[in-house]
Amino acid sequence: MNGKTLFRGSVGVKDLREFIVKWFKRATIVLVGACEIIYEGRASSKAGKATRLIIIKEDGTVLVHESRGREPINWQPNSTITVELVNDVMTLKAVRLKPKEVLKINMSLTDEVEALVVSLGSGKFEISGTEEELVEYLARNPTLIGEGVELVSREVITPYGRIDLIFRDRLGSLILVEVKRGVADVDAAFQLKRYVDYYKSLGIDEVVGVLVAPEATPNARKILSQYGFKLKNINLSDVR
Amino acid sequence: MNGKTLFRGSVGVKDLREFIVKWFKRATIVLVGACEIIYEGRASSKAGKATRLIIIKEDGTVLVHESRGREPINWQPNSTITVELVNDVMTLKAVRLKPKEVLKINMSLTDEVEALVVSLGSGKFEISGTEEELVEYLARNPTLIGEGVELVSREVITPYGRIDLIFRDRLGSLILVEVKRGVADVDAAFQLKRYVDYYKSLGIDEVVGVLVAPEATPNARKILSQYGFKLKNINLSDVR
DNA sequence: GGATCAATATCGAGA
DNA sequence: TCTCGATGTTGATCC
Repeated sequence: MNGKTLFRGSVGVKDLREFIVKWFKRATIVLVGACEIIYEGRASSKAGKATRLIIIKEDGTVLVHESRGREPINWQPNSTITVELVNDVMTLKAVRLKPKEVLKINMSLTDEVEALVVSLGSGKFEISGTEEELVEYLARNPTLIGEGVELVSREVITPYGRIDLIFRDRLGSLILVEVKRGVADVDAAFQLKRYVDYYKSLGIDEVVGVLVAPEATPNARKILSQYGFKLKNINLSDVR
Repeated sequence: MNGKTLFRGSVGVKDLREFIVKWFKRATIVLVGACEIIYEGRASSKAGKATRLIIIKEDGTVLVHESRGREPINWQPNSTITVELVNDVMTLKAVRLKPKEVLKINMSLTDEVEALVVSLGSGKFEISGTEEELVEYLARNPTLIGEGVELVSREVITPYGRIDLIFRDRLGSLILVEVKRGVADVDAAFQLKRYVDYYKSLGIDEVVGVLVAPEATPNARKILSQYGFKLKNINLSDVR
């Protein structure tokens, strides 16, 4: 934890090139000003002139926010940044090579921007309630899947995808388990089907499919019962 | 397009409650200061004390950023915000009801924060190069799928998922098309399989599966050939 | 309001 | 590097 304000104030766009060069990679630059934005890459977009919030992080991440929503209207993660002047317009160019993408932010030389340069810290961050946790819990408590059930393996990679958990029941049948931390949808049900199909294609017929999730959508339940798979309603709050 | 700076400066945390109440929903509030963050909802997280960038948008969106990465470490879209004082700690509480989630940002009363209050504008925004565009293009140019092919329908909803496009070839067979604007993976290949299976389950056997994408992963290609599906390499740049 | 799916998704883990 | 799947995914659309 540290953090310090390195600059706070208004900057003329004509001085912005030098300003950005000075602070880029040394701190997080926050700008507020009128700009026009052009993006070309996997897709392309054009944002007409308006006042927006621009964040340039130390790792080259650029975010452009408007007044609403969690998502930036434009962005560029982990980019190389250059600033150039062409015909009375300052252009901040953020380039990424993989995928090849270019984000251009244009500002008029006659305008001003509000600028804030700060050194941001980084604290300890702990998260709980992920799918991984639920998988871990099931691995340690196989009886949640069924009586006399034993863990065989975890995160098994196949050409059909990665199987979260594999157990074996008392009769020797394999139990393939797909885990979802939220509502399971048709996609989750078919993911399970894929894995069961794969094992059957290997000539292993004694295979059972189980979907573990707090709940499932109607279509997902339909598909599960259609293929003879079981839904185990297990919630993350049961774990915690 | 408008935009104006309404406040710029340092604010003592003891005055921050009044400050936030004053500006919230009237403008976008940008804060930089030491904070500890607690989140409880679908999952839960705790971020230790560090200097972070906090954005409070007019619609109640709260974003907390550190010095790296496109993603905020914590957030709350579209929330109700309250500010309270407990034991020399100011807590900004952002609550969302669906799903039920609470984000708490704690700050010490003895600290100061850098604050910037701005009115952000909103400009015209146009984007091109989406999957929808590619679907549209194929619908208008069925010969890209094959000679003598005719469009039957678009975005067909089934219990197995939504089929992007359905064509009919000269022999009367249905052609089910799944479209991906980027690299198609195993999931895309199996999505197609689902749709074909569904039509066969309806007793319609003359069904062909086609995946349209600029490229596909090796496993995806393997699955496609295994089920006798075709990959049509079509790129969005061909469209534009 | 629920279900389904795209996204410039981003991000991280594993081979 | 590529592939694959999770995400507190968010956001939009369609029923």
